[in-house]
Amino acid sequence: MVVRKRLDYGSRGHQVPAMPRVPSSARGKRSARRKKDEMSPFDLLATVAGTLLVDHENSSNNAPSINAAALTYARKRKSVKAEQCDDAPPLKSIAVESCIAGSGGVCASPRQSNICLAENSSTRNGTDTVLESLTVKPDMLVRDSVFSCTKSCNRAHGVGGIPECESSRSLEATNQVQVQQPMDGDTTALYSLVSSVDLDGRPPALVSSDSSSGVPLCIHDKDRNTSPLCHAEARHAADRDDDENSSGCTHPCTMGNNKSYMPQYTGDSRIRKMFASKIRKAARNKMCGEMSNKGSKLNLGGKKISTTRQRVQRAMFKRQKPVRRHFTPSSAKGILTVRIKSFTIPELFIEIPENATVGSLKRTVMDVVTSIIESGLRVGVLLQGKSIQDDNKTLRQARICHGENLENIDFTLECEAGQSSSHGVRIPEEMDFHGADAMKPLAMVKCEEPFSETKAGYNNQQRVQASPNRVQSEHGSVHSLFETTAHEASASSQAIVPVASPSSEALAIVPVCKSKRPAIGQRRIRRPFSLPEVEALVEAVEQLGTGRWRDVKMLAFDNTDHRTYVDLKDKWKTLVHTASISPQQRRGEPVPQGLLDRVLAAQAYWSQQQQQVLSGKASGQACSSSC
DNA sequence: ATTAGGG
DNA sequence: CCCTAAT
Repeated sequence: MVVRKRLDYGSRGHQVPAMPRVPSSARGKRSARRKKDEMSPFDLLATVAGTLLVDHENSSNNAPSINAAALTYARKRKSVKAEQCDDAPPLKSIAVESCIAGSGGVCASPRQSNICLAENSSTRNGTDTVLESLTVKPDMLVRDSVFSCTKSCNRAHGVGGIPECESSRSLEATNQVQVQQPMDGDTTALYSLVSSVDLDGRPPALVSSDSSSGVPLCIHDKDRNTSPLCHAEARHAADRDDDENSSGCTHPCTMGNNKSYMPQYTGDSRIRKMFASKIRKAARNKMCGEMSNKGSKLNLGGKKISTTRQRVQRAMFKRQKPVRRHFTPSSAKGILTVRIKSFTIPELFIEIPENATVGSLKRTVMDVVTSIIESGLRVGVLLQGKSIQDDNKTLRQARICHGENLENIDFTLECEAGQSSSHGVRIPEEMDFHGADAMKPLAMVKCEEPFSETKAGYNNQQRVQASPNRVQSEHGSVHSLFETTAHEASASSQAIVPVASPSSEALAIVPVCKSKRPAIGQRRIRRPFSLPEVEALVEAVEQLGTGRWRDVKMLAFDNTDHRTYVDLKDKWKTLVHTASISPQQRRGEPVPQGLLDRVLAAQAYWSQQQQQVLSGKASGQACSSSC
C-alpha cells in the first residue's frame, strides 16, 4: 500500500501526482464494531415523563433507617454514574425505574443489562407514534438524569413475559416516582432520590395527532396549565415492604436468551450515528427476537429513520427496587416521600406550511426535540409556582416539609445548556410567530443551512426555529433569545418551530434542521448533484485520480460543506455506473453524455494507473527481496 | 481522519 | 446517502 501524506495544491498547477492510491486489499466489513453506546435523548424524555407527586401523608411503618439506606443507595448510584454523565452536577442524578411501553418502546432490565425492543405491530410506526404524542417544552427537559429501567407495563405477562403496554402512545406516560429522603436534604438531593417509577401507560393525550387527519399545528392551549411539568404532592415516607413485588417489569422485559444490547450513555456528539446504527443493528440481529412471538416486533423493513428512532431504554445501574404501588405512609419523622406520577412532557409548537407533508412535520418535530434534548437538561423545582433556585437549601428551608403546603410542588425540566448565552441573539426576519402571539419565545432554534454553494443555486433553504429556553447546539445553530428564569419559563413554555420553505416537494424530504450535529436518526438531506458540481467533480478526478477523495474535495468542493469526500466518492461511483448503463436506464437529472464519457475515460485511466502501481510495487518488492 | 466498498 | 472495516 502506498502511504502518502497529503499533497499541496497551492496553485492549480497540478503536476498530477501520478501515484494513484492503491486500493487496500482486505477492506471488508466484519462484525459490527461495538462502539460506545449512548443514550437516546428520547430515552431521557420518556423516562422522565410523569408527574411528580410528593406524598405528604404522614404515617407509615417505614423506618428511618430504610430511608437512610435509600438515600445512601441513591447517592451511591449517582456516584457510580457520575463518570458517564459528563458534567453531571452532584446529586442531580435521578434514578428512575421506568420503561417506555408500547409501540416503539423499549425496556431494559438493568439487572441483566438486556434490552428489548418492542413495537406494537398494530401501529404504523412506533416512533412516529411517540413523536406525535410528544410535546416538548423546550425549557423543561432533563439532563444528567440517571435512569435505571424497570418496567411495570408488562405485569400482565408475568415473569419472562414480553412487555406490552397497550395504550402508551404517548411519552407522557404516567410515571410514579417515589422519592424518599430526609427532610434535611436539600432540594438538590431531592432530585436524586427518585426511587421508582411506575409506568402505567395511560397518558393524557397531548398532541395526539393522526397522520391521516393531519397534525394539529400551532396549537396554543392557553388554558392548559403548562407550567408545572409535573405536579407533586408530598407525603411522608412510604412503606417499602413490598418493594420486591412492586412494579413489574423489573426484569421480565428482557428475554433471557437474547443477546444483550446495552448501550451506555456517554453523552457525546455521536449519538445520532450510534443510535441509528445501533438500533438498526439491534433490530437486525433480533436482539429481542422473541418479541415477535407476542406480536411485538420491530418494524425493520420500513423506514430506516423510524427504526433508528426506536427507543432504547437502558439500565444505568443495578435496578433499584421500586418503592411501591401501595402507598403506606411512613410515620418516620423528618422523612418525605415524593411520588412522581406522570411526568408531563412540555409542549412543542411547530409552524409549518400547509403544503408540507406529514413526513416533513415529523422530521421537524424530531429535529427540534432532539436538539432540545441534546442541549442538556436539568430539573427545576417550583413551590407554589415559585422556582426554588437555591440548591443548597434544605427541603425544610425551602418549605418542602411537613406542615407546609405541599400541594403545589412542581418539577420542571429545563435546558441545561445555555447558562452561557454567548451566542448572539438572533431572530430571523422570516420568522412569523403567528399563533404564538401570547407566548414569549424563550429562545430560537435556528437550524442553518450551510448552503455555501457556489456553483449551484439552491433555494430550498429551510429555517426552523424552536424556542427552547437557552438551547444551544455545539455548533451554535441554536441561539439563545432570552434569559429566562425557571419561573418565567414555566409561565411561557412553548416552543415555536416555524418552517418556512418554498417548494413543497423539497420540504417534504428535507429535514428542517441541518446542523452539523444532525438530529438523532436523522438522515441527511438528499441533495442531488447539480451539473456544475458533476463537472467540477469530473474535472478534479481527471486531475487527481479516483483514490484521493479528500484532495478532490479540497480541489473542487472546498467551500461546500455538505459535500464530503465520501459524498464525492459515492457520486463518482454513481457516475461511473450511470455512464455504463444505457441512457434509458438513467434516472434523475440527465448528465451530458460528454461528461459521462469523461467519467469513463478518467475511471479507466486511473484504475489502470492503480494497476500499474500495484504491479510496480509487486515487482519492486520482488526485486528488492531478490537482490 | 481517510479510503474503499457494500447496502 | 449510510455504515463500517481497514488504514
